[in-house]
Formats: sequence, C-alpha cells, structure tokens
Amino acid sequence: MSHFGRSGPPDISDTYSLLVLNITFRTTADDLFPLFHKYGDVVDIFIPKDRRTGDSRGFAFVRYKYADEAQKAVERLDGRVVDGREITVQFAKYGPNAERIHKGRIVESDPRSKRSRSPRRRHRDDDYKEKDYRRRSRSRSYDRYERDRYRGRDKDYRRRSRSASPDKGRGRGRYDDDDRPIRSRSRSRSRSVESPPRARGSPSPRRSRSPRKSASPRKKSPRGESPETRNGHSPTPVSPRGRPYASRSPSPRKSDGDA
DNA sequence: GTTGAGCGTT
Repeated sequence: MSHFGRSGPPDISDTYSLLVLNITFRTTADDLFPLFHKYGDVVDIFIPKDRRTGDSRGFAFVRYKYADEAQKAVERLDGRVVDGREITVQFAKYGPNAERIHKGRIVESDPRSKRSRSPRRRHRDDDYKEKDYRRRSRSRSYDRYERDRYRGRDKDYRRRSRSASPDKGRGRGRYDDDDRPIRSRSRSRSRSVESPPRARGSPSPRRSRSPRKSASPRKKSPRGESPETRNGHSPTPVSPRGRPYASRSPSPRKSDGDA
C-alpha cells in the first residue's frame, strides 16, 4: 500500500519528475518505489490509471528530490527489466499544468526570466521554437484516452448508460422503423429534404452491396432477424430492436475477485 | 482475461 497519489501532488516545487514508460500494466508504485529508492530519495510516485477501469496506463511518474539522483536513476533504471518487461526511464517533459520543465525539473517563474523575455518579438519562432510536436501516431490505442479526455469529458461517458446501442441511439436504425413513421412525417417533411439522395426508396449502396453474402448463411439469424421480427412483431422475448435486454447490466456481481 | 505509444493526480 503506497501513500503515493492518495492526496494529490505533495510538492512539485523542488522535485524532479521522471517518466517511466514501457512498464507492465500490473506494475504498481510499490514495485517501482524500492527500485527507484535505491538510487535516490523518491519524493512521490504517481501512476496514471484509467478512470473507467482503473488499470494502469503503462507508465509512471517518479519524483526525485535531487536531480543527480534522478539522473542516476534514469541511467541505471532505464532499460531495466521490470516484471519481465523493459522499462524506459526518462525525465518528464510535459508537466501536469504545462509548466516549464527543464530536465525533469519544473522551472518556476524566474524574476530574471521575466526581464529576459524581451518585450520585443523579433520573430514568432522565438517563442515557438519549443513546439516539439512529434508524430504521436499510435497503433490503435489512440481512442483509449484521448477521446475521453478531450471529448468524452465535456460530453459524458457515464451518462451513456441510457442507450449504448448504436441502432437505438441513432433513433432511425433502418427502413423498417423509418419507413413506417416516414409517412406520418408529412408535417416534418419540410426538413426531410436534408437527404434527398438518401431518401427512402434508395437504400445505402454499401448495405446492399452484399445481399447474398449477408451474415446469414442459411440457418436462422443469430439475432433473430426473421421476417416477423422485421415486421415489428417479435415472437421472441427480446427487445423491440432485437437486442437482448442486458446491455447495461451484464453482471451486477462482476466486481468480486481481483481478476 | 486482451492492448504497448506515450507525459500526471486531491
């Protein structure tokens, strides 16, 4: 049990932040503490975790008290195999508040720096030279956090419990449901002109691309898409959309063991 | 139960 990260950042005024990458998803601060503590005085260790699942993201932040110790730890622990995986230790570049970080250390406002800022801007490159934006082209874990951080935060990924079904959430799933009310939509027809090419009668080309190669080989559909179900009459006790009612409650007894 | 480039919390 580590007291790290239990009460937020203790003090980042005189501490050097080290970034540990390539660590296993099971590595905790307690596992890195004895490892980093051997090379210096570890002030705090923080490992970002997923807010949804709570699992480690695969990297940790180790704060040292002195730069020499941090530097030593970087050279000594960088490349060390932890939990069967080689970790990468380096100085943190980006701070939590986007503060100026120099060699892992947060450089607070320097009175001398203010004057050195020069009121005259000879060129934008002077202040823009630190635009070290590298190609963060990830494989496929790109939508793991960025989406929830920049977009999901303002929106809501927890309120989605209402309807996580794309078929239902969109309102209009297919023609079976859009054809029926489309007639009564005469009054709303005014704004129906938004999609003239895709109006009823002309289904999407991609959907009818493989009318024969559908997901139904020959037997009954796995989801029960029998003609009767399409008609709006589901003989089976399933949702009106043909989806079993258990989308939001997979298992109330899921969080028991520790995986 | 999975995933692997990256930069952080009360």
